[in-house]
Amino acid sequence: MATAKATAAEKRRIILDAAVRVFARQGFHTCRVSDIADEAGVAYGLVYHYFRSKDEVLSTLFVERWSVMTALIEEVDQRPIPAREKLGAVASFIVDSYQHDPELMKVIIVEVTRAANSFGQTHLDEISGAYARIATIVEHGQRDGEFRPDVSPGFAAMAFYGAIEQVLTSWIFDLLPFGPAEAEEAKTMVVDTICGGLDPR
Amino acid sequence: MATAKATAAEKRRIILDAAVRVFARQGFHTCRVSDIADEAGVAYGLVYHYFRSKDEVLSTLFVERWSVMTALIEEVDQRPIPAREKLGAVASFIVDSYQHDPELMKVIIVEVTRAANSFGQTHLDEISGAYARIATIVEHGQRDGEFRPDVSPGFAAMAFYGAIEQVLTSWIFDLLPFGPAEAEEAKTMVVDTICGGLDPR
DNA sequence: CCGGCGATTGACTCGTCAGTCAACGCCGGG
DNA sequence: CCCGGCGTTGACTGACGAGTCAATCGCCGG
Repeated sequence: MATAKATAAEKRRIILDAAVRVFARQGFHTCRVSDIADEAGVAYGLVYHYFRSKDEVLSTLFVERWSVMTALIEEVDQRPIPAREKLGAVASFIVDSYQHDPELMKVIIVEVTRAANSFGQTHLDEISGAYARIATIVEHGQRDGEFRPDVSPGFAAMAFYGAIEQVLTSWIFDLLPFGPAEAEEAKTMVVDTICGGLDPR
Repeated sequence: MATAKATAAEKRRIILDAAVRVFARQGFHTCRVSDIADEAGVAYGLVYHYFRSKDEVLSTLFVERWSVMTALIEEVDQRPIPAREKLGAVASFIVDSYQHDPELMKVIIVEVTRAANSFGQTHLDEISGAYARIATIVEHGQRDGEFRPDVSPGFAAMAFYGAIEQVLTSWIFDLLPFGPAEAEEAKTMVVDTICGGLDPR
């Protein structure tokens, strides 16, 4: 029984991992459910044994990862460090995530975050929740006199997140070269750039 | 004959304008070609008299607008003004475009620019061309000693464009309030923020 | 060794649209 | 007044793919 349940959870995982590869390669809308099943090496119908719909597969992948990021942002804000370093930690986490699993990040960014009209619509709350937490970091930075008080935290959060996401997107679509060196450069660049504009004069 | 041709061009325009409204309201993938025809008040088949496919309708809208922006960026770079003001002019143009025709900008951003996996794929060259021109502005700023020389122009361009696009996206999906005041705030904020980080110390 | 139940299979159904096409009407010229 | 062609119509087709379901498999407890 325990073995069976473990196997069941593993099968589910196998399907999810296969879905990441297929979504990354072909895109969510363009791929067929049978592509996921083939990639996972299971029968078509089994996908529907573990998930209610094709949407739910993508949904699961997104929620799994996004909740980790949201939690991290919140935790980072609690640390007793300068706001600038907090943003640095968030930027590092996102860039590291891409280094660790580019395909998963591609799927989340391209199919969910940047697709707010189609699929992302259903997760707008979670997405904007993360933005709001970044805004909170900025707000705390302003409260503590580390950032200029006259910039709207909401705008700053969007600029910060947008800058990172666009850099990842440019890697995803080979518009900029990617490697460990570029990853490190990006981390410091984004933080320097955004914080440089937020620093009090 | 002249009248007839004018009418033909007008009909084409009517269909394009209707398509903007439909794409903005329902999204490109979710809407039917018959929705466009209905919105335009013409028969289904007429859409195919003026356009080869549903894709070509969106393509036309995108190219019409994007080419204007690309040309503007290039022209701005020729002006004898500080690099910071050049970026300001670009930011203003984009924000003004949104103020002037939010539906069209929504379609271009949501369905093309941010959909590089599906539709945007076919226009990657045009999209990245605009990024490259922004990078050139940064490069010239560095050459003239107005910007720090140690930031990759490609990265800076992505951060700059990404910041603006994310702000527009947040307006599009009601994550941040939008109005004339916010539009002005956004222009100066984005430029201050990005340039603040690019300014030599 | 047997009965039963959850896991697994994949052929099939069913709805949805993009794109086609044959027919029609309006207008201008002969 | 008739003819020809372009602009226009909308019913139809063909392809495609998500989701269903009845049948089969294989493991486990009795």
